[in-house]
Amino acid sequence: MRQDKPHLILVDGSGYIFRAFHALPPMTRPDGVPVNAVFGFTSMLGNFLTKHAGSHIAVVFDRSRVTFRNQIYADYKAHRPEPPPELVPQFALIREATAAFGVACLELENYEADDLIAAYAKAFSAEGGQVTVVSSDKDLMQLVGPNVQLLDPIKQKPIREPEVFEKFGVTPDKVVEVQALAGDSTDNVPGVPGIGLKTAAQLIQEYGDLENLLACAGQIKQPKRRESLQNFAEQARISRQLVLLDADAPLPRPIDELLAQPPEPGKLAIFLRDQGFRSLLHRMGLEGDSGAPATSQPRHAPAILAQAEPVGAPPEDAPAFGPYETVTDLDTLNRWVEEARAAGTVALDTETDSLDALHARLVGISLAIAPGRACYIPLAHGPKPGNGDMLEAAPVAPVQIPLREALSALQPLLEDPGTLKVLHNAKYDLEVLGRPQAEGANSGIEVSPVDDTMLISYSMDAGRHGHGMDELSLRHLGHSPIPYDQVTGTGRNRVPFSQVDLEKATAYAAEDADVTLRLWQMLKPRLRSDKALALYEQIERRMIGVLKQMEMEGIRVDGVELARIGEDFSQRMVTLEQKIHELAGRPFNVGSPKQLGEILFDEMKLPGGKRGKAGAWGTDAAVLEDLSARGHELPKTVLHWRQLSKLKSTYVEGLAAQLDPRDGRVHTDFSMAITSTGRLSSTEPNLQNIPIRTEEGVRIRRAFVASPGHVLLAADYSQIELRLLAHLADVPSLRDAFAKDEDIHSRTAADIFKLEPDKVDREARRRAKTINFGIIYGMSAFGLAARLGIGPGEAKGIIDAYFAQYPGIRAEMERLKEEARINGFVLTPFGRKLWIDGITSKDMSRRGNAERAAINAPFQGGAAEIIKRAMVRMPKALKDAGLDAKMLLQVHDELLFEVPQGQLTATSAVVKQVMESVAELRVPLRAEIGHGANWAEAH
DNA sequence: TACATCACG
DNA sequence: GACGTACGTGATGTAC
Repeated sequence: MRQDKPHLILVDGSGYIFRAFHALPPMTRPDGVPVNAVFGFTSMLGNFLTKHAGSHIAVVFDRSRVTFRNQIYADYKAHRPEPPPELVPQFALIREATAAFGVACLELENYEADDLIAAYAKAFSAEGGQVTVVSSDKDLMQLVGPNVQLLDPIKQKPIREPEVFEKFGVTPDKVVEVQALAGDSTDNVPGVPGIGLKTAAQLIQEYGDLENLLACAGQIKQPKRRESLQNFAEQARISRQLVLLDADAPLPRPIDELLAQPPEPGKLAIFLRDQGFRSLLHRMGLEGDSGAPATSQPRHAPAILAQAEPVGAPPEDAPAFGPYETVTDLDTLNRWVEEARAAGTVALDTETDSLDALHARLVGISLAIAPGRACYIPLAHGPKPGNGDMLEAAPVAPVQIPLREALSALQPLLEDPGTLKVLHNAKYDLEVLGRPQAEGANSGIEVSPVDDTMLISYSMDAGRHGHGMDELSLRHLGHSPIPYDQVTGTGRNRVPFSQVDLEKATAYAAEDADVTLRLWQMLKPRLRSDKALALYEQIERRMIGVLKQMEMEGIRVDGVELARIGEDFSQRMVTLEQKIHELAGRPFNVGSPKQLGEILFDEMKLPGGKRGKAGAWGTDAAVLEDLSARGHELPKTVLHWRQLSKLKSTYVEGLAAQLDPRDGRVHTDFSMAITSTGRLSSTEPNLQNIPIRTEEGVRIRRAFVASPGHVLLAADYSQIELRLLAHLADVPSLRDAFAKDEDIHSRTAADIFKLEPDKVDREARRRAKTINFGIIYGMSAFGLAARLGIGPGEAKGIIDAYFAQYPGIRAEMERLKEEARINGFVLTPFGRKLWIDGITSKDMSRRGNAERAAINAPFQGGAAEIIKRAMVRMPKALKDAGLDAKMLLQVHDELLFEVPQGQLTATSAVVKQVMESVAELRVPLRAEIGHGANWAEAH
């Protein structure tokens, strides 16, 4: 959006009023007039005006409840309640407030605000202007276009075509067609029964619009859907009329009258004072201003409009995101390669046919050399599928450089030590490009050196927001890249990227490289000023290669054994299910917590039932164990059934489905930038939550086996988070216990229960262990009582004794909460910033959650850092020792290796040495090593 | 798709 | 005096 074009801002007044009224507690003026909505509205509008400016501006209001839509459909918005009586007298004041800001009010009898917005947007853009509608109302999304955007007033986020597509699954011009089908319960728009947003989008994508769909309704395969469309055709047409905004509504005021007025601080000050809004007077810097017309240059007046910048627009001089070049001949490719080399930095992105890097086939590569200067090199685009028409010519693949020639031309660049390759989530692309050519389309290229914008962002902003490219682009560049779904379609209509036509593919793929480059230019320099450069360079960036190797290695799983376990579990579940039905007195779905709750608490009238927020009975393990302990057979049997059910579906079946037939191994995908604490996470499959705590679970773990001639070696950090507690809070007794390698929970028990070391029994140790862990989770007396099954008074006594014994810990907990409150983040012992969301929230519950997260983050995050340090050092340490062990998995405080049998002793020593020496704390680090033929034995 | 549940550290 | 009550993940099944 350009500054030089006229720009109209239309504020949806109803949305502001509604939010203001409900967000604020009742407030009254001295004379008793309620003003909470006036206050909120004034505050929000003032705030908005300091941030945004247009050449024209207006606030649009609804005039009356009854509009022309009620003639079409009497029930339209019929179930909307009357506005609350306290709100009614505030409407007039809100219009006064708008006028006091020098902003025009628009409203018109018989029309909704949305129609006026549509009409002004149409008129204004027809004259070549840009329009921003301040509202997140989905009914306005139909207006979005090249010259019209919405702005979400809460998230301050522009809503453009990609966001509309995300919401409705179609482009803005088709939104009314989708709404006509899906209806809208909040506005009483009936739509077609049985058709929701998803189905509607699918149908419109296929048939184009409502009329065409209704004409073709007979061809719909699903019988229910077909009948529904046929029976409710008229209702759909009415719905369409209801949601279609009337862009031809009369304009109550000519556009010229919406010209943004220079502010009149005096007028605004008078209004604020009349309402008694002293805090707003103060905030807007109008205090002390007697209300006299502002002839002297008032220092605050320009603050309202002057410092404004266009909404969500990129900097004036930023090049556009496209058009980009499609590279289909070798000469052109070579020119790009040369240019990239000369630039010294090139952003790179691969397009494939799968999210799974180990199976994905390379489809194309995009490069970006400077902002706005990017290209797409299609490599394996196939023909678009024909429509089956025999008369049509056989579809042909588009012209592109033969894969091997293109890769040969690219390889020297990608491996050139003098050219930095910038990627977003580099691990994925490196795995795709690094796979050997023998496997088909891929290339055996070792891309280096590499920067990763996802990890740069994560190194500075973990916990603050996500780190996906689209989110970062919007946040840092003010630009929404084309959504992947818009390129390939969704659901049944999705096509592989290799079948996307080159024009679309280029617009999408080259844009991603362009965005990556711009993000790099923006974020990389921040690393130094944010003191995150060392973390990024020495830990996160080096983790890319380490995890890549681990993922590609995978771990062997005995599929036959898995099948045997599944068979056994199935049989036992059948027996248990019969018993459960007998005990219940009738058959029901044991897997349904809802049905189980009704059996236990409604029918059998067992005590201790609690309803959750949805009103359903809680039946989780804690509840069932409690009932079981009271001697009830049914909950006990259900617990057993649930355990088998979980193990069977998640681990036996889930894991078997992930077994790679090519090598008999499972390959996880470690996510490097998901957690708020610096930990990794693991998906598809998650190998960080393989069972171990029960005998049944151990059987699953036994199916993780070493290759022939190898053993599995597991190395666990011992009590790493409690060691960090002893270190951070500098607790003499705990430090002493760790220094002497004593049992830490027994030491705690002796300290807080004042026992001689040899008098600590199992119960005392158990309690001490619970509280030790509870402390690093920020637990309360209530929580401890629940965990220990004791009264809150007793629990409080234990906590008091704990803090009396370890005063440094209480101080550390308070310090962490304060650190989070002041900075918005806490630091791990190694300096990683972990942002804590909600720490200043007024909502007590939310703030409580944030405070506990702040307490826990340095411990969890510190531990994550320590094991990452060990992981980046490990490959070289093993290699230097001449060892062939492969690191396979990381499970937060454990590393799992596959070791040639003859190298077990030497490998154990190296692993232990590396793990214990990566950090110098006030307590020693300790790693415990085990080995065996399978993962269970290795522990 | 939201929720409940439960697997792990 | 009420509020809510242990941190961080991911996968699955049910029910809307």
